Amino acid sequence: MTEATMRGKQPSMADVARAAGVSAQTVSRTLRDSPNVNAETRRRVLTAVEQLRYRYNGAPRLLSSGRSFTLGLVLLQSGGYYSRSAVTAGVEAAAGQAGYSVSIATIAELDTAMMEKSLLKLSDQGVDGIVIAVPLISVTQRMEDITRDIPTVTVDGSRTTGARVLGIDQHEAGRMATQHLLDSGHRQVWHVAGPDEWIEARQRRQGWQECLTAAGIDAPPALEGDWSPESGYRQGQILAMIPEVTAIFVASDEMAFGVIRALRERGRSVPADVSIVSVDDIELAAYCHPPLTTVRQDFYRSGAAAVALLLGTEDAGESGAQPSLIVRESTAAPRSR
Amino acid sequence: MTEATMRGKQPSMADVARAAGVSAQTVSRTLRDSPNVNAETRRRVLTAVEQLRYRYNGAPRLLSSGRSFTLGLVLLQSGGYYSRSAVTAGVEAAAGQAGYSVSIATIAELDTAMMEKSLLKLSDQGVDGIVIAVPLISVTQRMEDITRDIPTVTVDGSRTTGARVLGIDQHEAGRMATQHLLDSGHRQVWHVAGPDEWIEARQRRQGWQECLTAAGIDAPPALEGDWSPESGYRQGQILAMIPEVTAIFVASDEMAFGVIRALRERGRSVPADVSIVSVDDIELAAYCHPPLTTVRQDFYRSGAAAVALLLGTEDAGESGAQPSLIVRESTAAPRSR
DNA sequence: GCAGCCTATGTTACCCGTGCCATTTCTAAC
DNA sequence: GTTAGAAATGGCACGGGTAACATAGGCTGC
Repeated sequence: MTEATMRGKQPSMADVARAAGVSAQTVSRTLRDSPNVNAETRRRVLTAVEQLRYRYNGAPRLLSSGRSFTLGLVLLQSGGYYSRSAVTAGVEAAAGQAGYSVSIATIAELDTAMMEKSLLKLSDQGVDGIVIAVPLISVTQRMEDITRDIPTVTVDGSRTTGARVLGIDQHEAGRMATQHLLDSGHRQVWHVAGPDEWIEARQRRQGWQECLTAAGIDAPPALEGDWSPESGYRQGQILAMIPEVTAIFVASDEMAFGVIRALRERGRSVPADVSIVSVDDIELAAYCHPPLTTVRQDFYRSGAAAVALLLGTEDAGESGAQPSLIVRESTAAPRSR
Repeated sequence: MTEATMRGKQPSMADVARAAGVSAQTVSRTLRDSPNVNAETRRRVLTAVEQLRYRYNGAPRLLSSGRSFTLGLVLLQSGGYYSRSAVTAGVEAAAGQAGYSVSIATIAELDTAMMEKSLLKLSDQGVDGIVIAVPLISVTQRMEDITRDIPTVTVDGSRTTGARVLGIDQHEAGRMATQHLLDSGHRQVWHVAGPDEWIEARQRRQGWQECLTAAGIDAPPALEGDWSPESGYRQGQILAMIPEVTAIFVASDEMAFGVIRALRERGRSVPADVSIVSVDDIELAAYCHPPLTTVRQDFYRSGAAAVALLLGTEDAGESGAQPSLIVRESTAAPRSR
C-alpha cells in the first residue's frame, strides 16, 4: 500500500532499504557482495529485494562513474556463421565472468560507413570497450575518432592506431594447409582466397605463397571469393577448366563446399582428380562428401582472449590457440601420370 | 585549457553552455530542435558543440525514465549456427530501428538451470524486454518469476504463462516436406526429428505425422537427434539398415548432412535409393552433394517480428513468413521394383 | 581504562540531461 | 500608455546507485 507499490514504477534501492530497515548504501553493498555486511542484515536485504521484486538499474552508475560494465561486439551479419557464433560465445563467456554484459551491433555489409554507424551506436550506449569481430583493413579517420576514448580490440584484424589487435596465426594456417598438399605429392597448389579486405584472408594467402616459395614453386595467381559457398562455386568453375589443377587450398570451409560442387559438375572428382584443403573445421566439414581436410581454429578462445585483452585480465600472451590440421578425405596423392 | 579540456572526460552540456555563453537548458533545447530558440543562439551553440566535440549522453535520460532501452537476447551456444545468426541479425536490426540496443546471453546447453541463470543475468542488467531464441518447452516456476515483470517473447517456443510466443508455422513445414516425398511416389516417409524439448521439432513431427495419416499411411516410429550433424549420422546408420526405407524427412539441414553420410557409407545412394527432405535451407544446402531439397524459413524475419511483438510496434499479425519448399537433388521417385 | 583498529552502517554529494516554473524582453492590440 | 500574450532564456530539482567520508560499536593488547 506504499506509494512505490501503487505506482507502476520499479522499486529503487531506497525502497528496498526502507523495507529492510537499513540505508540504501547497505543495500548497494549487499547486492555487490561487499565484504563488510552482517549476515543477518544481508538476509533481511535479500528478503526485501525478493518481496519488492527489485531490479538493478545500471543507469545511475553509468551516469556517475561513466562505466557501464557493458562491452560492445561488432559482427558482420552474413557469412562465416560458424566462426561468428563461436567468437560471440567466447566473448560473452569471458565478459560474463568479469561481470560485463555484451551488447551487439551487427553490420549488414563490410563497409566503412556502416562500421562507423555501429561504432557510434555502441559509443552512444556508453560501452566500456569494443570487440570488433569484423576484420576490416581500411580504417577511416572517423572510426579512429570514435574509438579514441574507448578501448578497442579487433579480432584478427588490423587497425592503424590505438586499438589492439588479437592475431590468430592465420599465416600458419595457410602454411600448414599448403604444406600438407605438397607432402601428399602435389607439385603445385592453387588458392581460393577470402576478400582482400580481411586480414585473415591476406594472412592465409601469404602463408600459402611463402610455403610454395620455400618449396621452390612459383605460386599461381590466387582467386578471390567473399567467404560464401556461392563465391567458391564461381571460382571452382574457373579452376575446373584448368587441367593441371590437382590441389587447391581454399580459405574457408564454406567456400570449399562451393569449389567441390563446381569441380564435380565439371566431372572432376575430389580427391581423385583434385585435392582440397580448407580452413575452419565447421561442424559440417566432417559430414559432407567427401569429408573435408581442414585447418581447425579455436574461435571461442579467440573471443575470450579478445575480452581478456580488453579488460587487461589476460593471464599471459599465449592467448591465441594454435591451428591444427584435421586430415579427412578431401585430399589424396595426385593421380600418377 | 579549461578543466574539461584537460581531463580525459567527455564534455557535458554544461561545458558547451559555458563555451556558447548560454545555459545548459538552452543547449538541450537546441539539440532537441525545440521551437523557441533564437537562430543566432542556435548557431553559437552548434559551433560550441562542434568545437568541444560534444557527444550526447543518454544515461541521464535513462535514469529519469527508468528504462534502459536495451533488449536481452537468449541464445544457445551450439548448433543451428545459421538460424541463430539470422535471428540475431533480425532482432538487432528491428531493435536498432526502435532505438533499442541488444544485450546477449548465451547458454552452453539446453538446460533449465542455465536458462534461469541467463534470464536472471539479463534481468539484473535491467533490460526492457527479452527475446528467447531457445525454444525450451519445460519452463520452471523460477523462470516465470523472473520474467513476470519483463515482457518476454519466445521465438518458436512455448511458455506456459505471460510470455508471448511467436510461432513460425513449423507444422506446415513438416507437412510440405512429407507431402513432397509422397508426391514423388514414395509409399512411406521416415523421420529424424529434433529434440522433443523444442517445440519446432515437435511441430515438424506433427506435420509429418498428420500428413501421413491423411494419406492413409501408418507413420513409422520417429528417430530423434539433437540438431547436430553427428546425431543425424547416428540415426542415419540405423535407417541405413532398414531396407524398406526409401524416403526420410529430416528436421534440419545440418542433421540431413549426417544422415546422408551414414547412408552413403552403407552403400545407399541419395537420391537413387533414398530421398531426403529437410528444413532450414542453410547456405550450404545448395552446395553439398547432393544439393538438399529443403523447406526454407525466414529466420531474420522471425527475429524482427519478435522484437515488434515485444515493443508493440508490429504492423500486423502476419509477421511470420510462410515456409517454402526448395526442390533440389536429394529427392527422386523411388526405384521401381 | 584507554589507545588503536576493525567492522558495520549511515550521510552526503555527485554524475548530467530535462521537466517545470520563473523571469525577462519584445510585440500586438485596445 | 497600458495590458495580454508570446518568445527566449535561465534556475532548480529530480532520478538512483555509489564513492568518499563520518560515525558508532566492539575487540585486542598493555
